[in-house]
Amino acid sequence: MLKITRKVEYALIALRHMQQTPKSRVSSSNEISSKYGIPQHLLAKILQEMARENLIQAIKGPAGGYKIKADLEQISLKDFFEKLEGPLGLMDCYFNTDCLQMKSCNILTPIQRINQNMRDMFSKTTLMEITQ
Amino acid sequence: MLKITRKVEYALIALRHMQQTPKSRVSSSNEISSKYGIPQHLLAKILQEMARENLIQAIKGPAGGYKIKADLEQISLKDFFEKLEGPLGLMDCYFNTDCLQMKSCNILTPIQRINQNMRDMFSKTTLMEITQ
DNA sequence: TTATATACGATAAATTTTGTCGTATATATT
DNA sequence: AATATATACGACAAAATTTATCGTATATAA
Repeated sequence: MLKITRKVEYALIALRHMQQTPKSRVSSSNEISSKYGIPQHLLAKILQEMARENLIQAIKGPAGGYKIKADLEQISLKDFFEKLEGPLGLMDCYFNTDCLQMKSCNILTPIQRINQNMRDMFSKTTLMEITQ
Repeated sequence: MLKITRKVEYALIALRHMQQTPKSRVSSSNEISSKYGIPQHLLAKILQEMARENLIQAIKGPAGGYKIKADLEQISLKDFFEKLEGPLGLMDCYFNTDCLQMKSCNILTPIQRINQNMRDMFSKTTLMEITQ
């Protein structure tokens, strides 16, 4: 409960790795996966997704790889999580209004308050703070 | 990702239900499960666990049920979550030190900072605030 | 032309969550 | 004392989600 996924974990590790390599160099999925013990194909897909989201830039071909593209100071952890995992909420009913128990549910309002607290918390932290 | 479980959700619903019934009355698992559309056996087990944790008191026999036992103002959401789901952390390595990648992991420190923020947040909210 | 790296959909394995079942025990009511 | 109702609890099964693998296509530097 209340765990981040390995997907997000691997994405953060990769991001920090890129952040720590000179701007002139690129990092390949192979380089990162072997250094941190991450399944290569899995990491590759995650990097591709981050590239689609314009967080990183892909360079194809031999000696290719990825480098950071976005300004990590401008992206909150909440935005990052939502780019990779979709809407961020303690319960699905925060976004999805098709819960059959909606009418009888007696904790909807309080939970949404907590939910908002959590979202605020992750909104206040930037990706840069994690990866620098 | 970052969701509470149905187990916790059901526990909160039950707790609020009891909070809203007169102190002289008890609430049976059957009463609560039918009112909110919760699988009865599942709810029963959750109520039993809450009773073991001294959050509620069980009264056996016909016309039995449960009533609130603990002072909900004194119990944080973090404590509540940990009573039902065990240690609260974004990643297992917050508690578990047997991760093989521990040495090479480059996000351990930043994640633990965020982790602490999350725990603080749930420590500041009491069960009463959810159920009242 | 070749070797290396990204792109991406399909599928499988593993794990976690969610729900069910059977049986035992306690107790108020009759 | 018998009965009906409710809690107690372990074992097991189903479902959902997460994690990982595979195959094939495409781009490009050397």
